[in-house]
Amino acid sequence: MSNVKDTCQVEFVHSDNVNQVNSMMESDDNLFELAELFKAFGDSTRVRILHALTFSELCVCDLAQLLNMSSSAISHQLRVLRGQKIVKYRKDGKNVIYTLVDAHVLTLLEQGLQHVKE
Amino acid sequence: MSNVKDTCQVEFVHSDNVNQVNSMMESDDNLFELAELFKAFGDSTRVRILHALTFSELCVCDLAQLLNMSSSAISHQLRVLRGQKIVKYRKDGKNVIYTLVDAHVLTLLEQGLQHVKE
DNA sequence: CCATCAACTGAGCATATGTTCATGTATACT
DNA sequence: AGTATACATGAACATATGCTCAGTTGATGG
Repeated sequence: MSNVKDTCQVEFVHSDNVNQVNSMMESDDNLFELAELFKAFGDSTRVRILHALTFSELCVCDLAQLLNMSSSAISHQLRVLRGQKIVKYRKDGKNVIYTLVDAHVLTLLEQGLQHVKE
Repeated sequence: MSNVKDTCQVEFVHSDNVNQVNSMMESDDNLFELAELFKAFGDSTRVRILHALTFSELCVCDLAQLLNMSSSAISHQLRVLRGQKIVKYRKDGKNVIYTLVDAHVLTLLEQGLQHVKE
């Protein structure tokens, strides 16, 4: 038989903690946006793009060469990164040159890499 | 007609940059793991779990109450977070109590939140 | 003006992901 | 032992995601 509620029966297990934590939590909107931000970092192609931009500004074409992928695929991913304000771009003739938005992004990448290499 | 190669025709657009960056890039393995790490942060439910654990250790039951979700759903997500060594746990009777692994995780969450609130 | 190239975009498709449901496991209590 | 509770897990299903393909836009140069 299935449970009516798949949560704890005995009121709260640690109700004091739960209530206190609940009062300190960020808004759901902020946390949703935070998840969207990390989601943008959470793809092989996109981290490789971002990691490359750590060293130098690059155009779509450069990135396609560097990652050995179609420029269409790169462009699609850059769109995601632009959407989350992780990269910015400037036009240079036919080329569009991308850079990381700010130091936050760099810090996130570095902290993440440090964690991976522990 | 479709292009034979959907990359730039004129050798490299900025071949010096591309070559130099290529030599500085982390291994694909590391970057793949980095993407997996961020992917684990990249879900509403999981960031809410992590954000909650920022304030206090909590058992599965607490988290289910706090996020108003089934303990099964929480458990599945905690599995992902354990897999990436983002949370650790200890048993306390029938309960399993979760905490963030280390300060790296906290830093990542804080940097991310700061970016979201710019 | 026309051709070429870098970049962007929408549709389509195969794969990945998150939740529910049902069941399994471990611990505590009588 | 038997029951109840907390947690974990596998299957199934609906949705999300990343790439390719085809076509479009905008800039450059003959």
